[in-house]
Amino acid sequence: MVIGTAPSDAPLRDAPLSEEDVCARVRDSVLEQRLAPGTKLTEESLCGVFGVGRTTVRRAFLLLKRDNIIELQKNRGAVVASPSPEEARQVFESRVLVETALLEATIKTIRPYDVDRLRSHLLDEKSALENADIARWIRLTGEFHLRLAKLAGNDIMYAFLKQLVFQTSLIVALYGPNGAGPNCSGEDHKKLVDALEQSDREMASRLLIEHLNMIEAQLEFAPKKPFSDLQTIFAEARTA
Amino acid sequence: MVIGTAPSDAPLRDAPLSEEDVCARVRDSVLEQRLAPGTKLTEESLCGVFGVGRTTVRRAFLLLKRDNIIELQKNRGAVVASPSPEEARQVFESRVLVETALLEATIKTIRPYDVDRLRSHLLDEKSALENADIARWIRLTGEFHLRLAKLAGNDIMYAFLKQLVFQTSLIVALYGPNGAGPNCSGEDHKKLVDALEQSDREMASRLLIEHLNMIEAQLEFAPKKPFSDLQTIFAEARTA
DNA sequence: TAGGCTAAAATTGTTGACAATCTTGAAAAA
DNA sequence: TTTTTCAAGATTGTCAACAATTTTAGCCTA
Repeated sequence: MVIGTAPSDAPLRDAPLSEEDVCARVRDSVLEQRLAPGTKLTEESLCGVFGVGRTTVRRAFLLLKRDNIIELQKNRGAVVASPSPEEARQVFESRVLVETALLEATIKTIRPYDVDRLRSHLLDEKSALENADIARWIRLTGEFHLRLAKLAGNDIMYAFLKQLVFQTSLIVALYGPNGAGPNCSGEDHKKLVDALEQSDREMASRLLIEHLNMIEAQLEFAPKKPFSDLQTIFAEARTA
Repeated sequence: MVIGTAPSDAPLRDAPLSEEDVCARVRDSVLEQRLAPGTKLTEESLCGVFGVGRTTVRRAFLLLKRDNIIELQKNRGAVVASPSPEEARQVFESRVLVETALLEATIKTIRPYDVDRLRSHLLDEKSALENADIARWIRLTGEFHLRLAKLAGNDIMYAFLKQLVFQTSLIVALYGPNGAGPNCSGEDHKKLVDALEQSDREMASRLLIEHLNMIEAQLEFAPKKPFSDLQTIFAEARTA
């Protein structure tokens, strides 16, 4: 199990890491899909990884549960959440509502500088994809939506969307197409920025909705394909 | 300080009350404006009131902080949050976005049964107001918006709006008009239900937005009136 | 009397030990 | 061989004691 970054970047003078820090690390791992839904998180292992006490991990668990990133069962610890199809539906519905609303606010106030920053982000996405750095690409893809949302200048809505983006990451990990995503949102973000630059509200809205609908449409809620299933079974048989 | 209900309704067989329970009690007190912004919440006092250990209270604090209901300062404990004017602006902006979006979803699927339930709620509001039970009336007023939102069938958005409603309660307590609220939303809710019943999307949307804007417009961010200020100062001088 | 200093009290933060529960693994029975 | 049972180990939940910090109260001085 790989959570957080290499221990080599920890040595900045005794920074005991707060529960928020632990939360952030776990969330980032989820966002980059290094932590798969269903993964068991024991208190002790996180204590070791982050160099914090059980108290801190415990508090972090409470916050992560509140954000629907993990599930806590009494006496049985924490596992990374596995959103149900219905939850997935609600997450995407929420994202459409929230992001279109924020987009309308943004399009009225957006400055050329903001557009530049978005374009610069698109370049990052592109390079990550070309370098086959999928984890990074997945993260950047999610962060694009967050950057866009931030421009609306409403911290509360921004924080809420952040939650939704993390949940989306779990959903895609669970139900997303196997071959990762190159087919998914290659040009969509770019077109959206174009529409934004031209203050084309209609177009931007439509693109955003289609983009989200596209991702949702590619989900497969059916029981996993037999191939993947067999592998899973064999893997478990080997270790059990 | 009055939090939660009388101790006489606790005796239901050893139910140790979870952190969620404690959270809910505190939130309800905020919703009914029995807990004013700025009120200090000591761990010990809450332990006593709810009959739980310090651990539970501490966890509840963490969750309440996450919901912006209290503020936690290191080594200085918890106080009921005092949203800034900017936060207030964002809360109302968020509510307009969220509630209008949910309203559009609701108006497509609402059934006569749902309308009846809303009307029944309106009667409760009315009776509370007539009986001058302001605390109850304030709570019911907030719950109306939640009931309406629940009809949209999106639990995630519902939970989010819930947060916003609690924050609104703090904002009104801080910046609201002195004479409480009879002038505020007497007929607004009723008209909104009428529009809903007639599936008049335009009208319902407009009423909702006007309703929220009205509440926001009545806020007074200016430094408190000298009268109230003097009282506060004297009160503090007496206890200090 | 006002201001500042110090010690006592109160409150919060942290840790570790212990209790409760679940999981694992092996032995015994079918 | 398969299933059941039970005990040992591992993990989580709770609590109380202790440490760190803040707040309060009294005292002294100017």
